[in-house]
Amino acid sequence: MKSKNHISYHHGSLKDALIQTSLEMIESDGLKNITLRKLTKKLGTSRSAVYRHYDSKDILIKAVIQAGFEKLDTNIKSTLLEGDDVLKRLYNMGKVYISFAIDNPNLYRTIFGHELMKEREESCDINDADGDTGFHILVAVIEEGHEKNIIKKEDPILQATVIWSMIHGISNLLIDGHIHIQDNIDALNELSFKTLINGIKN
Amino acid sequence: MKSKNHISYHHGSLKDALIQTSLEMIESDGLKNITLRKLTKKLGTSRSAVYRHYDSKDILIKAVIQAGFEKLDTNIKSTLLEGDDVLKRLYNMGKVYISFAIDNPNLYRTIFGHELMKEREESCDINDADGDTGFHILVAVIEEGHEKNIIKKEDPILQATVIWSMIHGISNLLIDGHIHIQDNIDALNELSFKTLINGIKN
DNA sequence: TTAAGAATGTTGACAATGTTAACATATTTA
DNA sequence: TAAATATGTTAACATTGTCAACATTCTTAA
Repeated sequence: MKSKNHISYHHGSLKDALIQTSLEMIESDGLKNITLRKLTKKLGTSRSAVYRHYDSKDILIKAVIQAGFEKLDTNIKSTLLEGDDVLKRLYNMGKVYISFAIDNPNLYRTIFGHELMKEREESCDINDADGDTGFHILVAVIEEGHEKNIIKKEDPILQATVIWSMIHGISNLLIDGHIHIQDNIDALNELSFKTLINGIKN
Repeated sequence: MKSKNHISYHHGSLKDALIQTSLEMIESDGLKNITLRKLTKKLGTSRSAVYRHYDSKDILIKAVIQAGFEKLDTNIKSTLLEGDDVLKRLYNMGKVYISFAIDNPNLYRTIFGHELMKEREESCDINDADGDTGFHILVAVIEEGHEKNIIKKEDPILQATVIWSMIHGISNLLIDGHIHIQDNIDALNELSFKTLINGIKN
């Protein structure tokens, strides 16, 4: 027998739509408030349809987190590649990174804080020699600073890790409310950058 | 009628035991795997007994997180107060802090990453002028460095925030597996400290 | 001391949730 | 076009947090 509405029996792009809608729901309500029923209701399908594309809710969430990482990574990369001045590019990257966290606190908290991501082996991994993640480009920018004699010649991966740690730490503390003097974000940006630069520049 | 076992009808210190056992369960299995039934089974009480002490599971978890913070804070404080050399104390604090995160990754992730803690107003808060949290003592140590002309005279709270951010960032990246060259932890400690110190010392 | 009341613990029930099995419909392929 | 595959639906289930009604122990005031 024909369905009452066979046109929409198949969603068409449910796999992607689940990711996108999950991203939106995480940002507006937090990960804890995502249920398969709420999620699929927004997409006009039934709860179980999810299982045609992801083996479990956890695996869906992993994919959502991966998409969140790529969103952040895209921002970082374009900033790191924009302009000539090495130090300026590092400074801008830090600002963009922290802004991303401030603008998407729930998403940021989820992609970095989720228990499922404990043994994440993918991008941003120091062990991978090649690749074009934001972290790899950060390392490349530092190496450019080495060649131009702007940055102290030490292990660029360690230097990148130090920079990333500072920026990541600030982002976390800000969105978790441990620092909540919004007025002083600029001052914090300046001092942290100055500290990093004093530490690494020639 | 008498209970079959009236000696243990009342647990005696269930309120505290719930916190302690939750801390252990978080560290061994992660927050996601704590259920009231599993938790209370370990303590020999029924699920609902929890509600005599905490209004909801969320509120219990908040108390557990608070206890986790205090555990970390205790470590930090004692390290910051040990010895004379200001820079050495800062260095040791960083090492102890990062070690805590490495030794208690699930706990660390939970206390800092939980959605419930978004608008945390308690300790470690920059806005509180007085108090004796680890953060306050960190500020005091920096001020000591100012007086002794060891550390650049800038806003000590901002300086403390920069230091904390770096250490917190390293801790997070380490336990989340974004940095997993265990061999290089020492090198990372050294470089991050050198960077911080070059940035702030006179 | 003892009776009342407070504190603490138990049991049974409920709605919400993730998951699966059995079935239905659409799309692709041979 | 028929078979195979992909995608979606419905019904049912176990688990979970929560609450109401009841039981036991502890505390306190007379």
